Formats: sequence, C-alpha cells, structure tokens
Amino acid sequence: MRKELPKTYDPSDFESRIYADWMKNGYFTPKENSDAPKFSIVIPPPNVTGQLHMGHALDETLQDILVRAKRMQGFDTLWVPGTDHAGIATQIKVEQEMREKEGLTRHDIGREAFLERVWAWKAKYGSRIIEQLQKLGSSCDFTRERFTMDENLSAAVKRVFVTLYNKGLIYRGLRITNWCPHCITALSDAEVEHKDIDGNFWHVRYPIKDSDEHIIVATTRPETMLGDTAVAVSPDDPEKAKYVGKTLIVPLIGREIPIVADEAVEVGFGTGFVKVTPAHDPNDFETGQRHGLENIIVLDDHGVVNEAGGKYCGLDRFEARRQIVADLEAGGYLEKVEPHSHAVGHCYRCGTVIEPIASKQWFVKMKPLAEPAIDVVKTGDISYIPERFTKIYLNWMENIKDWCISRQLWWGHRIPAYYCDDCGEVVVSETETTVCPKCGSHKMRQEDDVLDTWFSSALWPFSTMGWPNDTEDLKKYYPTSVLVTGYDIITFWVSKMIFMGMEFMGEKPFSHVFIHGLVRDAQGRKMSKSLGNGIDPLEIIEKYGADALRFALATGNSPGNDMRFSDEKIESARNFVNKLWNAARFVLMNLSIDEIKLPEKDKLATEDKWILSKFNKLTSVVRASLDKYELGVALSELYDFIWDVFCDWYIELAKARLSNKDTEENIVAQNVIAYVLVGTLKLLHPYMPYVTEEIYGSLPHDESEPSIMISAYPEFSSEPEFAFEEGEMSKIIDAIRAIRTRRAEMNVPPSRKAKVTLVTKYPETFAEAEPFFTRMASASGLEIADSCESDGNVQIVTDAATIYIPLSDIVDTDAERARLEKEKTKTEGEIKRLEGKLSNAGFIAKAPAEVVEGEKEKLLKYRDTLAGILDALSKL
RNA sequence: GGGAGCAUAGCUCAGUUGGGAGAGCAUCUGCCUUACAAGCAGAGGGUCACAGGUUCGAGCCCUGUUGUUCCCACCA
Repeated sequence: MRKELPKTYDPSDFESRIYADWMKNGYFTPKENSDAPKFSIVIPPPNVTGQLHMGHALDETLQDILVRAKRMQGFDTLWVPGTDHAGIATQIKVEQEMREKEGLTRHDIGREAFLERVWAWKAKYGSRIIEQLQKLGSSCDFTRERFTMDENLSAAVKRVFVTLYNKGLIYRGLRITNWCPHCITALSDAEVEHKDIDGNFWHVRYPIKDSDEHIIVATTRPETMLGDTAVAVSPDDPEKAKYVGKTLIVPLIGREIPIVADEAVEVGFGTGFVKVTPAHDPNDFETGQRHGLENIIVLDDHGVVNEAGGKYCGLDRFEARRQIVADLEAGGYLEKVEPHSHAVGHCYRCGTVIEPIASKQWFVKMKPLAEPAIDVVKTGDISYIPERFTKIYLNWMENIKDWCISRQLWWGHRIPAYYCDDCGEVVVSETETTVCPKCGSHKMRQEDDVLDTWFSSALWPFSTMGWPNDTEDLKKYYPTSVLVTGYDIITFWVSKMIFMGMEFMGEKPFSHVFIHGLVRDAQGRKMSKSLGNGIDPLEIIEKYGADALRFALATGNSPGNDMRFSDEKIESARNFVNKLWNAARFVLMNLSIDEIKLPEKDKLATEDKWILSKFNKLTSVVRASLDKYELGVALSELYDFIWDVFCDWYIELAKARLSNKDTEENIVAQNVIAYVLVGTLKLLHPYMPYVTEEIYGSLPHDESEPSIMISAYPEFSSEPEFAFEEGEMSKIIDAIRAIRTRRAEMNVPPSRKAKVTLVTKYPETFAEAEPFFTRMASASGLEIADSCESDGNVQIVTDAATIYIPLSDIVDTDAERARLEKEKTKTEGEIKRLEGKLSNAGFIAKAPAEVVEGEKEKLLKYRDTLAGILDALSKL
C-alpha cells in the first residue's frame, strides 16, 4: 500500500494517472438514491470557439474548490459540465478558416454544407475543451456533459420560444436594431460596446420651401440625410414653434419634408432643429412613429448606400459621408464644422461600427419577465457575492428594454416560425409545419434567422437537467446552489437565466451568484489575442502542474476583484507545493506505523497538544471561510499553517522524538505528525487535488476512504481543549526566537554552540525543553537556574524568562547596555499605553470583556519583561 | 449624465461582525543545520490617498475632496 515519494516533486509523474483513477471509480458522478443534502452547480459553458484561457481556468478552479469541499463535507454533489455553441463567435471562426484556407465564403457552399463544417469544428474544439477541463482537475460529472445544441436542449429552446410567443411575450416587428455590417446580423443592445470617438458636428443648411430662409441642423452622420423624412423642433421652444408646418428641402436630394414638433427634442442643445431619419436612428424611429413618417432605408446589409441614396448608391457609408460633406460644402449648404466627441456603438465580436437600421426582427417583451426576476433578488432569495453586484443587476433589470433575439446567422437554433408564401400566415410551432393552417398551401418556409446564443444559455440551469421532461435530476438538483462567473456577463447571461428560471420553473435557478474578476497579465492589462499577452493555462500546467496553477489562481483572490497572473505568482505557488511535498517525504521517512491513531490525551507531549489545537482551529476557520466564499482567505490560512506552523515549528519540535526510534514517545510522535498531515491534506484537497491525493496514497489511511477526494472533511471539535499547552509552547517558542534573533544580530554562526542558562518563574515549562534549544537555538545544553551572573553573558529578556548565553568574547558591554535601554524605553511605552487604556472608564465599561482581559494579560507580560530588563541592566 | 470599484511596505496584493498593521516577491545579514537552496535563521521598510465626523477605540463605519479604473446611458 505505502510507497515512497520520489525525491523531487514532479507533477507530470502522477496528475494524469490520478485523474484517470478518479474517473475509473466514478467519483465525479453522484450516488443514486442519496438522501444527503444537495449541492449542485452548472458550469458556465465555455464557447466552442477555441480553447480555454486563463479566465476559464479561474472560473473552473473556483467551482472545483467549492464542489470538492462540499463533496467531502457529505453533500450529494453534482457539477454539470458542457459547452456553448456561441453563434456569432463560432460562425466567424469557421468562416475565417474557410476564407484563409480555401478563399470561400459561407454563401459559396450553402447553409447545409456550412453547418456541417461548423459541426466538425464543434466536435474538435468541444472535446478539446473537455480535455482541458480534465487536465485542470475539474471534478465534473462527465456522464452528464451537455451542449447547447444537443437534441434535448434544442427541444427546450423550441418549447420556450413557442410558449413565450403564445403568451404574447415574443413578437416580430420593424424596429431599429443594432446592425453589424461585417457580421451581417442584428445584435442585441448588450452586444454593442460604446466607445468615445472624436467626430464632427456638421451644421447643415436646409432651405425652407418657397422662401429665402433656411434653418440649420447639426448632425454627426451626414450620410443619414439621405433618409431624412422630417425635421423636428421642441414644442416647448416658442422661438422655433413658428416653423412648425413649414416644408423644407433636403439639400443634395431635393426631397420635401415637413417640420414637426416633437418632445424628443431638447431645448438648448445643438441648433434646436433636429433632422429625423426614422430608418437609421432609434430616437428618430420613435419620432417617426408619432408623426406617421416614412421609413426610408438608405443602407444595405453591408453598410453600403442603396438605390434610395440616388447618386450616392454603391458607396460605402463612410465614403458616402465624405462625398456628401464635400458636396454640401460645394453647394454652400455647410454652415460650419465643429469637432465633437461622442459615443459610437461597436460590435463586441468584430469591433465594426454598428449601424442602426430599421429591420424586421424578433423580440422578447421584457417588462413582464423582469418583474419576478427583480423581486427574487430584492427579497434576497438570490444573493450576489460580493453584494455590490446586486445594484448593477437591479439597475440593468429595472431599465430593461425589449430583447432582440433574432440573428441573421446560420449557426444556432433556427427560429421555429413558418411563413406561408401564399397567404402570408405566420405559424410558430415546436414541430415542423408544412401545410398552412389558414389557406392549406404547401408553400411553407421556415424562418431563416437563428436565435441569439444567450437565448439557449438562458435555459442552461434547467435544460441541462432534462427540461422540458420531468426528470429526476430536475427534482433533485434544481435550483442549483451557486453560479460561479465573472462580472462581465451579469447582464448578458446571469440576468437571463434568472428570468427564464422564474418563468419556466417558477423558481430561481440558483441561490448564490459568486462573482469573480478578470485575470490580467503581469502589467495589469487584459489578456487578449491582439496584444498577444495571453497566458495558456495548459502551458502552465505542463511546466508547473495543475495544483500550482490552481493555487496561483485561488490565492490572494478576493470575490469580484481582478487579479494579475505573473511568473512570480506561479513560481511561489510551485514552491508551496514543493514545500508540502517535502514535508510529506519527511513524515514518510520517519513512519513505521501501519495505522494512524491519535494517542490518548495523557500520552501527548506539550508540542503535540499545541499542534493539535492549532490544527483544530484551522479546520474551523477554513470551513467558515469556504462557507462565505472566501476561498482566498481559507487558502492563506492553510498556507500559513503548513509552512509556518507545521513545517517551521512542529516538524522541528518533533524531530527529537522521531529520531529516537523504538520508544513509546516515538510512536506517539509518529501518530500525531501523520494525523495532522493527513488532516491538513484533506483540508487542502479542494485547492490542490492531485498532490494531496498522491501524498495521501502514500500514507496509511482507512480502507473506507480509499481516495482523499471521497474522504470526510475535517471538523472542528470543542474537545479536547489545549489552551494551556498552547501558552506553554509560546513561552518556549518566544525564548528560541529571542535567542536566534540575538545571535543573528551579533553574527554568531550557528556552528558556534553555546550553553543556555534560563532564569524563569516557569521552570516546569522549560523542564524538558533542552532538545528544542539544542536543535533550534544552537544551544550546547540547557540549564534552568534560580539566578545567574551577567559576567561574560549576553542577557536576553522575554516575558517568561531571562536567558544567559556565554559569548563574552563577542559581547560589547556598552552596546549591550544601549540595546537594553532601547528595549526598556519601548517596553515602558507599551506599559504606559496599556495602563492608560485600562484606566479609561469608557473602555472598561464598553469594550467586550475578552478584549479587556486580553489587554490586561498583555500588560502583565510587559511588566514581567520590564522587570527582566531592569534586572539585566543592573547586572551590567 | 448616472453608478460602482480601487488608493495599505520598493512591486503585486490580503486584511468581512471596529480592539495593538500582514503575505509573496524584491533588498540586506548569516547559514548547504541529512524533508525542502523551489530551502533555513534573522533584519530593515508603512502619518493604511487627503480633510472632517461617529466611537472608549477607525485601514475597516459616515460625509466631503483628489487621483485612477470600469460599467451603464438614444443629447441629434
């Protein structure tokens, strides 16, 4: 069973072997018929566009930590993995590849052939993503792997679409939509990124018909005047009101348009006259609706001026702008040009400037759906961690507008609507419709458009569990426990899952939303392809191991905040894994027992009780931090315990007994050190699953817990209580530290051993401490005396003891006196401060009793120390 | 125009019920002390952005100011 660990830590030796073992034993799949409390997570499905990046690695790591901890805590735990078809993003990738390799566009090969290629892409990258998930150590239940375009998930999409349509919550209509001329599709508002662009305000003269007068309008997009069908003024502006009803002539075009009064015009901004282009501006569209104006579309799908643009037909929108401005100037219509910075929408996928164009699209009516989604967060039934994201969510949800869900793409869920070419009837149905129910025609044509990717991912928490079928998984694991995701997709995705869950399940999709930040590069920049500063998680795993990567991502990371990833960080993570590895090797090489059993209380040494007490407290704080999603805090506690407490102190304290073979105390020490090591490995396992499993496998352990990942997570126990022993050890540790510091200050090499004489009120505490001082404080021996002369000795004072070390040849009496004087001043200062605090009636009355007690104890210690210093000074 | 975050050691960041300022890296000193040089033992380094307020007590709570980052928003 037990095996030796190799001398150097090399994760490639065991990571894949261990993962294969976990899979083989089916540890990731929840046991059927478990009546334990449930804990479930659905993965934010990575896009099948490519491979996982550092942001995914963070997201999966955080989820796996939660899932593994809950599993060990006895929960019936499920983590559903899967991927997203990612409509636009994937289609763009495949088109790009086709163009680069074969010079083809999707139109060259047709819809069916193109979709075949995308499915081939999906097969390749989808499985690559799953492999990457596994390399990270993710304990997802891969028997439940899902894809947003799986048969059942597509059925869910259809059911939702048809249901919402029948309820009147989905409609088709002519609206201004965000059009990307590069992707050639409509986008939702959420898919548009606004950037400030330095542009111009062109002031243009529009002649008034049958007069010499003209008015001036200001515009940032002169090319849109091709589609102008009115000019509006404010009804609250008496200056301009007199123009209402007059007719204007659009320059260069010659079209006659009316002047109307409309409340959308703000008094005092611009010239007071606003050109109205209903087909190319969302405000103007509404103005046009109110006044029954014509919508003249002047741009085609590619952003090129169409026939409606007269002589500008065929020009790209920006070329048309240049040409029109030039013509306006030549024609004397240009009043002036003013530099103007304004926000311009860009496609979040390709960065192209968005063109608002009126077109027929499908929309979800949002107001009725938003209400329950607002309530469920307001009542706290769903809570965000950290809390501040609640505001961001509510602010967005309360100002929500209808959601444009149709996309002019091929890759995605084709909208289940059918048009009759003969009578124009529209049928929305889950099943294919070939005969028109109204006129009986067979000329039925399915809608070409597909649905927004987020439409299917909005259903993810229940579609992955089998909905619309009434499945066992739905009953057991919905609602899920927590959603782990980045703040960048709260509006895109989190909000949509919430209202869809409320609408179709009648219940929230998850109880907690655990938000994390972005992973940035060492300089704090966003990782991106164009900058080339992305770090590939797989390369990191290859070089440092998955455990180090997970540690680097989890450590120092607090909820909702961005973090940086650097060489320094991953190296320090690797160093920690290595430290643990070596501590385990040390324990193993001292182990002769076949079974770990915590010895009876009266057999334990003081240092055993000390470490057991520290470990006990550790379990408590780690569990509490995990429960609060303070994963970084829990990890730093583990780090400090393993490195500073267990390695630096306990191992050193235990060495004397461990090297003293064939004694009862040796067996006691073996059991305690192995017990604490195993317990610590368990606490750490959710963070660093591989190395903890590898070490665990080398140590004796209970047959009922063959793998650490299914072992029981350590629990805090209130018994036994070793506070007294902790205090005893502190006295010894303080003394050792004080000696080390003194020797270091005096540059005494460790090879020069010196006898240590201790004068103390606590002789019993130090009675058996000699081995500690010889091993850890360069002592040649330890003597406990009632008193000691200062001659030729260095005097070191702690609150528990005065320590004498014969280093007369190095001692400079004046320097010693100066040092002691300095310590005296410092100690007196502390005493004064504490006395002041303790004589403050307000403090005594209002501070908690334990705080007051603590301050009193400190005061006593400082008084002891001061007494020691005064004594030492008097002896010099 | 609204909203939010951040401002703590030279650098990167923790610090969650308000009770004497921490880590990693860097710097300096001394050590190959047989688990670990990916290490060990020490040291130096901070008016916790600024100004007020609440409190017996503030890095933490409140108000304002400055700087910085981000999100949202149809001023043509």
